[in-house]
Amino acid sequence: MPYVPLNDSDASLLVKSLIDDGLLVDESSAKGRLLKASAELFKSKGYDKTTVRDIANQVGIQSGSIFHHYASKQAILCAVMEQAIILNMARLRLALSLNETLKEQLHALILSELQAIILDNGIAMAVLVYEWRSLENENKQKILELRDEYEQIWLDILTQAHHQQLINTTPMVLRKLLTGAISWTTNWYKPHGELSIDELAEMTLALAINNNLKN
Amino acid sequence: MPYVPLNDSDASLLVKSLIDDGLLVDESSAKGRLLKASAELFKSKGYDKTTVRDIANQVGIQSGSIFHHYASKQAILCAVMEQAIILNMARLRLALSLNETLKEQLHALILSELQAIILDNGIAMAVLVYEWRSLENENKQKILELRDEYEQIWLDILTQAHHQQLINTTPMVLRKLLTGAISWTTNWYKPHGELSIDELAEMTLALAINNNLKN
DNA sequence: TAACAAACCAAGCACTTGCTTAGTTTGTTG
DNA sequence: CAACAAACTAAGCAAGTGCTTGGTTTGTTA
Repeated sequence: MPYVPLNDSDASLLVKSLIDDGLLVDESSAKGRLLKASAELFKSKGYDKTTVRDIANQVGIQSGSIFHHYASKQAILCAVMEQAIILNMARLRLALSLNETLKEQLHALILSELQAIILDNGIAMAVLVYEWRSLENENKQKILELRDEYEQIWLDILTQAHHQQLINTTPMVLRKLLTGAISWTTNWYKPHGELSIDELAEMTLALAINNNLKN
Repeated sequence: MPYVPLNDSDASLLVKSLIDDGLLVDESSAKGRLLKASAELFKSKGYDKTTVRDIANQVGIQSGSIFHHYASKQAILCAVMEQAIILNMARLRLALSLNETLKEQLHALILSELQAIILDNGIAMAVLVYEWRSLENENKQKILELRDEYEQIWLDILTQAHHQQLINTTPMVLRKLLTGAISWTTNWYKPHGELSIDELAEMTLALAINNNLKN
């Protein structure tokens, strides 16, 4: 059974249902445009170097107007991260549901997370990973709960894979190593180069699985 | 032939010779204390959130006194990164020279880099990795030359390993994935927990090498 | 079209930032 | 001990920061 990817129409429907449920902010709304501009700036310049004037400029409003939508710059960061997890957690679960064997499910996790951090819709994911320390304590707690839920999806699959001897490494350690490897791609991978995201996902999968055995 | 580690006395001698050659700043000098304090703050708070007053406080001097030693806060960041590369490049080369087979040499690279980013002497290494975008263009160019030299050490070994089919992945891609996996450890690994750095290095090595073959 | 709320503007306040400057202390060397 | 340089202090400036405030515009609904 070959790996079943997540297609665009599935993904688009998923986003719509999340918006309808009030879990995700519509990108075309005022808040949505603000969040998108903020995420882009946070990723390219970093949270600290991004000023509320930068954000306002990008959106095309005055800096003071931002605080009509969010109480503080910190609240924007928090919202960006929350949106990133909610969207990508749903994507992960959908991708998992399309595949049956553990190897394919692991493949799905790796590819989904690569896409999340590399592609356009995933700028926010890079912010989540690399601006963690800019989160103030109270917000950190809140996002941590979502993040734990996200990590549990990974750990479930990896634990099963470990029992089946599909992987040799302790699930927790392998997850940490993969987190680093995957999130770092945001610093070097260029989407329109020689290496496709699919190929990169396969290479990463090959590292993770125990190729002593025939799987 | 088992893997030969780098012992403390070798490492200590290496540092002394680098200081004598004027390549490394002595930690006990005024400049050295300033660099160490800066590196620690840059790592824990980030470059942007670290003020010159923070640094001065840590060292025990007035904020203005800093500029007797370095022309700007940016120059301190640059010096921290330069020192990190110079020290760890020398450590890498020494560790390589102690081992003969490719597998052991790859082991040496992975362990050295893990130590560099986890242990005390390597706080600066974490700064190098995670504060890259805080470097201004001119400095970035300067550090990039050293960094390329450092990366070449890795690529040489990985290319040979690829020819010997010790590894299956393209050397460049494998290096990027390992960079991410190794540098990310700074965010989760606790030196005095259950997992030793040596074990972590072996697990990472196991992922990298092609275990279809007997090596 | 009246009433209202969401979205936004224009101006600026209080504070922090990196860095400067003029002068003092400390340590070293002929 | 005289001479000098390295290391440091004390005070503060100019620019930039997040955020506030009082008011205006825009869009929607009864």
